[in-house]
Amino acid sequence: MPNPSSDHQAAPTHRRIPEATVGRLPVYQRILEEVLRAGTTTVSSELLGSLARVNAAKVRKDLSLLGSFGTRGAGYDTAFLIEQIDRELGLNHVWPVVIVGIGNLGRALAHSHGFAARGFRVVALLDIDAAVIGEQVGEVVVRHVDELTTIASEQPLAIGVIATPPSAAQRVADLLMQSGVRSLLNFAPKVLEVGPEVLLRYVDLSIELQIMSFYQSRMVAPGEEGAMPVIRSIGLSTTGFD
Amino acid sequence: MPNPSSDHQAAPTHRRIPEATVGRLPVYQRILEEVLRAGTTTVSSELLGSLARVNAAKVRKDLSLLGSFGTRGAGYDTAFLIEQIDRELGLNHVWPVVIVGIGNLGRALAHSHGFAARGFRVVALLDIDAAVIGEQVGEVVVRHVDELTTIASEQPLAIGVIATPPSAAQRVADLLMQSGVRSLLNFAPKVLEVGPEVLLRYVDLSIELQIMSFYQSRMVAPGEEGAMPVIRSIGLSTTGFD
DNA sequence: CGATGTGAAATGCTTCACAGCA
DNA sequence: TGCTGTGAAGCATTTCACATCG
Repeated sequence: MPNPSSDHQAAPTHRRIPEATVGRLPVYQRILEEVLRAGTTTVSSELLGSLARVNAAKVRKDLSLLGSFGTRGAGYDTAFLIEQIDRELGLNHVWPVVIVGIGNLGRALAHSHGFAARGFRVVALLDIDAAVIGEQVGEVVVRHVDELTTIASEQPLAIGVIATPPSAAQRVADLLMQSGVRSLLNFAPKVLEVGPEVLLRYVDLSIELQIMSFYQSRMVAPGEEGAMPVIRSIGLSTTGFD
Repeated sequence: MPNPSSDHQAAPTHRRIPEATVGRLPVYQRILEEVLRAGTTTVSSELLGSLARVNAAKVRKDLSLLGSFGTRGAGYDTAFLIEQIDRELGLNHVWPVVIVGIGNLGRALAHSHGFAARGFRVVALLDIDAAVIGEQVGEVVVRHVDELTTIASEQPLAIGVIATPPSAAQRVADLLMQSGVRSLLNFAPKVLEVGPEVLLRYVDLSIELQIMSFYQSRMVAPGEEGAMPVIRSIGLSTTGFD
């Protein structure tokens, strides 16, 4: 059983973590939380790897970038490792989030359980539809988009989530940027134009389906060189775009 | 102006397309659709690249993997290029989709407009809540999960979307796999265990936020070696997990 | 003995730079 | 002339293999 408090090297401040690794850290974290909840206090790179569908050596290399947190012969202390990943991902801060567009998707996001647990505080919900404004969703009351400037002046907003119809998405993005929001998560099926100083991440549900259909069409087609019988698993990552 | 019908080399069947490229193709496709709708019938790799936030050379290399579809001196014919990408992604087929879990997220997905346009046909909506069963969402009536076997025997189901609470997710995944579904898109915040023959893709909204907060914390922290002032943009990709 | 941590090799991806064509 | 298509170089990531240590 490893002992978190005695050995374990302190994490060097701000080593350069490869993007590919950053993309996997939240996945490890989620798995570790489940594993811990199940009562397993120590995990090996092998176990973690098989749950994440990742080569064990890759897991070890990823984790070694955060510091030497494992115990040879035993593995990693689950709870301790979660803490280290939290710290690395900046989840010891509180990140105020604003969601714009309170339709089905916006509601699903607002209700999302994991948010609060991970330090994301939904501080504002915005829409333009009078039928929704004033409604309480979770802890927060929906307000009109025009109030964004006021809200932003009262408190900093770290992340803006765009869950509007595509026709409104660019306008909302502009508005958020004007209000000082520097990270946008866009769920609208719309290509946004934002400055290079804005961190933009795009989650499009039909894109996910398209990628799956691509791999599936390769699976069923007994193609050329020995066929490609099996695609094992595709996960999330941050690479691919610079 | 390029002429789609005359020159343009036919696409070789089943070249090996890098995963990273596959991840970008749907993005190009969405951009091209918007560009075409705006009336631009020819695009350069430069334009496409700037909209996708991707190096122009990368765009050219990506597209050249599908075949020689550009016209030197002019660029790519927008409509023709869309067709080629569609074909490559297998979007000339119809992909029957089943959505399990008709809460806010399930509804948002069921209503998703782009689905039908891209050959994804939502053929079944399933839940276990009597209050929802029988309700018509879009074109389809919600049925009980127990009917899955019957539905699957009447028609093939290509892709299963899991939009249930996490506690039900593994059970639903097992059920879908038993019914012959070989591709799962999981929105539940739950680590699924599925066989290696199943294509599994995991979209977790708090993971997206975690990654953004990581980069944001690096942006504001004027760290070591010359600081990292700006993260340009992060997009979707398929790499990072094998 | 069993599992980590890590150089070094192998692989994959991106970018450059420019020949070649419309 | 302008923009594509592509070898080749450069860079990043993954995987291997094993020394190391609890």
